[in-house]
Amino acid sequence: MSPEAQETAKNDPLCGASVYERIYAIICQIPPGWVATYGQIAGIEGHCTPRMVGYALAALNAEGVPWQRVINSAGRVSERSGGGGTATQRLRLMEEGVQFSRGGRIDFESYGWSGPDWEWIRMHGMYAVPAPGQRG
DNA sequence: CACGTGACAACTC
DNA sequence: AGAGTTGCCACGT
Repeated sequence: MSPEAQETAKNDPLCGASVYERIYAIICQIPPGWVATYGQIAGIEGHCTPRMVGYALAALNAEGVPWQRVINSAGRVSERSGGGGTATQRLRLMEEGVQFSRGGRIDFESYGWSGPDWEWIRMHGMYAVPAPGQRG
């Protein structure tokens, strides 16, 4: 590891953090009015599966993490064991200006998050992944 | 579009 | 210390 990388790691609060903590940190990077998928978060983290992202969110009991901005690859909010949270999720997204199309789907071409800044990615040793539904 | 299949950290005894 | 339980998915066919 280069000295520069060591310095970066020393300043990284995520260094040594659990997988869940890193997942939460990525989700905190999603700006209001944008959405990301479970697979996208997993790809950015680099060492976990999309399902792990769902597990992490299920275990989440903290304010300050915009969990409502994480949806499934179909562009829909996932049904959960609790059941009631999905309505809250849709409401909070609508309050952020996210439009739901017919059938309760979100258009990735309009609201799909393209990932964190490159320097944030480099700073935390994560990975850049293409946004879902992005035209290229 | 509706299936079946793949794969895993954190928490609690 | 270690086994068991718990959990908001993506992709290919």
